[in-house]
Amino acid sequence: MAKIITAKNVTKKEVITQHAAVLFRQKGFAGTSMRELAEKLGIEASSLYNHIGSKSEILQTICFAVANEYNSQLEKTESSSEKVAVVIENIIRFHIHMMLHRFDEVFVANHEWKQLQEPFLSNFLLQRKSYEAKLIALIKKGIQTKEFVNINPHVAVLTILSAVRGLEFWQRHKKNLEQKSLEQDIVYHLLNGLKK
Amino acid sequence: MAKIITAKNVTKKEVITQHAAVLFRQKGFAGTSMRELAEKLGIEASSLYNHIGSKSEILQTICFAVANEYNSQLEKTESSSEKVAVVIENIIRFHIHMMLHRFDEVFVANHEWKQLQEPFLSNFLLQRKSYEAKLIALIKKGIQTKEFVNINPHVAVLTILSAVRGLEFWQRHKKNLEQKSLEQDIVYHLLNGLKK
DNA sequence: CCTACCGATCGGTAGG
DNA sequence: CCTACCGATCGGTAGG
Repeated sequence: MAKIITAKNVTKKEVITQHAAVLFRQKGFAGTSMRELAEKLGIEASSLYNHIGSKSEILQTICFAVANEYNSQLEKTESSSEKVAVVIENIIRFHIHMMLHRFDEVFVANHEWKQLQEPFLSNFLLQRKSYEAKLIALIKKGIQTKEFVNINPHVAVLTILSAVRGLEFWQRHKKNLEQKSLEQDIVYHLLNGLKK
Repeated sequence: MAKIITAKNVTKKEVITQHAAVLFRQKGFAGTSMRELAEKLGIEASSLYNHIGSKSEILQTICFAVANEYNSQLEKTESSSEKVAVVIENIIRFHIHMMLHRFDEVFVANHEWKQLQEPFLSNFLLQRKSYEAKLIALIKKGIQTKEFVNINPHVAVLTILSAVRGLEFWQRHKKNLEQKSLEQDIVYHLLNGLKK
């Protein structure tokens, strides 16, 4: 028998997770109660447990959904034959895109992963480390091909990732800058600091 | 009568605040219990209240101590007659210094200020906004004096502040880089992206 | 600084 | 999906 397709193909569990992401961003994982989340959805707290296993499971869902998205995007660019500077630029643009369009989930994954329980905590950190190692390898390649100045690759990756994460501030300030020009300025500032 | 000077001139309240900063960084404000904090200090939870008024008060103390330090440093540089690029460089170096040497408090002020209660929340945000406005004005000045490229000053400040905050990652990774070379690489990457 | 304790709230379950 | 409820833990107070 075929699965029933709900409206817009969104399960109740996904709706819960989305609302949870907003609350976890605003008040933190520990600072958000299941009763608060239930109220947002117009149901009783106990009813949540028909769709999710635990509060902790919601956090896991959010964190690993985000991690998977970054990982699969990076895998795509790895098979590219473009110049390193172009690959790095694409990665920076992808990060900016995620920050702007998946703000709540990305924010939660960035800040609340610490509240994950084992073995999820270790798994998450492992994925993050491997992601950063791949970026560092890319920068190294760019230095070898003489595209980039001889900067410490670790520090370059740190600087780029952090600067892009700074869009969190931006969301908070709700400035009316055109997204495209914002993106261009950040990419310029970061790449210009790398290039010879 | 002269005030009694305790050993190292550190009050019990300051000791409590320091330990709280470490816990709040590791587990968040909401995720840390007063019983946990008391255990770290080897006393009962109720004994804490002889030195502090409330859990919330500890967070206020941490956040505003950090804010004051950044503000007074910025005021000092404002009276400087140096070139804008030098002033910006000094500010970047001060931020790096704070991140490395006052890590717990800075981290808590950066992440847990959201948990402040009114009117402290509004006051904190106001101070932050005014700090950023001063930095933006500085970048504008640098563009006028032709020291910097014609980048959007808001975006430049965002990129710089975020990149420096990224030292949070660095602390986590506990790399063995020399502090000075780390500092130099970040300053270079960020300033080179601004300069003509 | 401790013992003893408070009301409130937490995540979660039983049963329908 | 709800009502009713559980044990655990929370921030904090009284009194010494």
